[in-house]
Amino acid sequence: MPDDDRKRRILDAALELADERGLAGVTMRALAQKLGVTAMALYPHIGDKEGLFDGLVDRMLAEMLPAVPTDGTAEERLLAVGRAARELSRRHPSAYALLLARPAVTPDAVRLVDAIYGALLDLGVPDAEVPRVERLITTFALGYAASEASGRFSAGTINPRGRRAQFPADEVSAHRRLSEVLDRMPDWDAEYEADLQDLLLMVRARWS
Amino acid sequence: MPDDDRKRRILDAALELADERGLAGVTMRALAQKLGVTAMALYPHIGDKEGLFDGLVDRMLAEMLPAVPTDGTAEERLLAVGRAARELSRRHPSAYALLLARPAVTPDAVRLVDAIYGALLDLGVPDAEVPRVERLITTFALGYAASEASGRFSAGTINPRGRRAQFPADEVSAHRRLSEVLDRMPDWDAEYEADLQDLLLMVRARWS
DNA sequence: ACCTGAACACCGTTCAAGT
DNA sequence: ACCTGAACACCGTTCAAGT
Repeated sequence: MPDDDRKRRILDAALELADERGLAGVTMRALAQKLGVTAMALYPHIGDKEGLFDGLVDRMLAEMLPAVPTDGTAEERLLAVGRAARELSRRHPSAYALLLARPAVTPDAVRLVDAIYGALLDLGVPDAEVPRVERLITTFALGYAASEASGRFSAGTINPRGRRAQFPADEVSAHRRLSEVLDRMPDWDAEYEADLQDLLLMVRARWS
Repeated sequence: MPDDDRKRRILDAALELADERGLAGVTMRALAQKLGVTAMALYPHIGDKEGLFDGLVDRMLAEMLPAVPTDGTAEERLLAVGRAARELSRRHPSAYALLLARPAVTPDAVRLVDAIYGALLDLGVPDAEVPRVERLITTFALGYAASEASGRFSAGTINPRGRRAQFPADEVSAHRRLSEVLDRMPDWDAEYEADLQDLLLMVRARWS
């Protein structure tokens, strides 16, 4: 099918555009220009703009899939998926938000979920609980990477001391107690690894 | 300060507009019309459209804060915050996505985080780990509610059987093994409660 | 001090027309 | 079968002008 090829080239260009100029920079006109065509020529291939964004979700999941190993222990495979999710957000920080905003139904999406199901089954999670735990873990992984990419976590860089100072002494007492910790800049790589380990520990503590 | 009042009325109207017509329906012109004024009259109060969206994040967190208890056990307080996060997404499904997309630096945001810090400290989480665990839990809670609101979880309602059928017999084996479970429609309320319980178990298993 | 009208440079999308 | 040009109904935002 040659039209699938055309669609894939459009999605590649759209992802590149998102990487260069942000998601707001992905306009039909700018995308068309990048491909040397008019905006209206895109519609037969991708549908409307919602269709384009759905396509970007599929495109990103497809890019993630090769990083998912088929051998190794269940824990190693689960860690690999978690790391791949975050690495994807590093390559496509702007488009990444789409992953939390719309369902993915592509064959590659099913393969990705299947790899996680398989690892959870191997870890001893009962059949009835596997889909729930898969959603728990992927929600965390996507949410964490999206939060990093969007800047949700970096509000603290605007001077945590100043933030505490605007409160009377009897408020935000936990912030006061943690002041030394909060003045340190977190190591996000290490934090994400620790989170994945804690989630694995949760699975082990519950079912093995 | 009477200008803060004007700003709050604008944000209330913007949130209402998002609830009624989705986030894409929140245009400066539509918002102005709802307030009986021209679009240009909004700018002195809210800055540009990014400022409006930042304001919506603050507005939503402020709405959530009263649901956070100051007494009860640490576990009860943590569960209450988790439930409040999801209830907020039920009231404002469209605007909710903003919570994962931008930092919150408002006093109410700090108060909210402080309640979680306090509960985690009471649960025995060491000082150095509290901010990390807070980010882990809130990332999950916001991500879960956002996923529900956006439809990310409901791809399976489009007939899971058909989704499995498009693969050859040797692929997606975990999906095949779980076919009975996957054909059942999840109870999202129960699932979210179970997730919160598992995260609490993780904290307990690790530090008490 | 606060709001308005007109204007600018964009959007997504439609549709008839071209090849 | 695939693409284009022109057009429509919108956007966010600026800025001089009004009161």
